[in-house]
Amino acid sequence: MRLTTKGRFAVTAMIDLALREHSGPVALAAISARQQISLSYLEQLFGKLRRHELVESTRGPGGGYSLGRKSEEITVADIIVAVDEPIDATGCAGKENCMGDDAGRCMTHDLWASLNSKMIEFLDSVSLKKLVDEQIAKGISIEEHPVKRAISTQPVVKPIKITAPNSVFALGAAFSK
Amino acid sequence: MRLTTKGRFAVTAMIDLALREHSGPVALAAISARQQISLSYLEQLFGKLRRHELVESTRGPGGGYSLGRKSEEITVADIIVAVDEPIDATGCAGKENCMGDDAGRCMTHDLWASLNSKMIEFLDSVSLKKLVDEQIAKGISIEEHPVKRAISTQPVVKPIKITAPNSVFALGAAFSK
DNA sequence: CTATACTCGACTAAATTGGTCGGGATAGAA
DNA sequence: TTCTATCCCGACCAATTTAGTCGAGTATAG
Repeated sequence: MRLTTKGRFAVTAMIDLALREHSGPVALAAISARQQISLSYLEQLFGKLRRHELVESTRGPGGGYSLGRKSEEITVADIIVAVDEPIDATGCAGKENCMGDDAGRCMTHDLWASLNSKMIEFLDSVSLKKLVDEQIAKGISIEEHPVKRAISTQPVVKPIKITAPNSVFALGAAFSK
Repeated sequence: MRLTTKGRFAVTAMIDLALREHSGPVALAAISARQQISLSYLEQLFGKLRRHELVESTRGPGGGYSLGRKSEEITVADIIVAVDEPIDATGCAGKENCMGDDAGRCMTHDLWASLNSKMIEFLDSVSLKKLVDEQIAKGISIEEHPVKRAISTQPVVKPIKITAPNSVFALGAAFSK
């Protein structure tokens, strides 16, 4: 389980998709514009998401992507696993740490496996629906085209002042790049 | 918060250290041998761990590293953050997703920040002591020198450069669900 | 003095990240 | 039919990170 910006891009895109798929397929170009993620990169990510059946595609004009199953049945873990292609566990967590022969065998494996499974368990407990609901609760506007030249209509709900810069992010913010 | 093999190496090494520091400083060479992690790489990791005051060093013969504070006061999050040097959060979680100007501002930021803080919260709830106790419960032997049957003669098993598609995070066990 | 062990900086091969580019395949609409 | 929006696919690429190597230096126990 890797937790990188790649997975974050995917989760972000999936939320964007879930937020607007009620009115038909959502084109990658639209997600790209809204979330500022390169279209080509999105294509790669969605190729994987589709192969994992998390999304379905509709080709041609008016086409785009829609969720492969209900948002409450898609977890963050599903998304991250799909794009990160972890695949096999070549022996012992990828690295032949397990001596496999005598005493002290595989300490690393057992150890990390349990830690890892807890992580998965947690990520698996967060559904896409939950994240989407959180966004809606925060007053996210689901405009068709948030294109900047949306001139006339300007009172677009001043977006929730970020409440208290959670100190936790001192660390969290750390992610990045 | 990145969760990669780098962090795993660090956590593994810290557990190894915590398991045997009761009898004085533990040399990196010993950890290297037991955990099969390159000595030079360990040096880099411990340099960071030391700068973050998670460990203390003792030079000279008989020297090595010891924990900077009690194992119950060191969390997995501390370790991972220390070696991953996340550094600044260039604006919005590393990526200028926040348009910062008009509507729809920063959906990604809020969203990922909350997801992220949960991750940190979790990793922060697992102390090094807890992991160590788990290992002890599993009957890990804390031999001084787990030298494989030190039959001095044999010229050390060729490490077999497994070009290991590192990173891997098995996730095999992960699918418990 | 010497062997042990940490410290530090420079360098590197391979992999991953985050793209770009160009050509197809499909399908709705004019 | 043709135009065009869209997904689909593979090749390629620059920058960064990973996981290491190497060599020189410092501190210290014996």
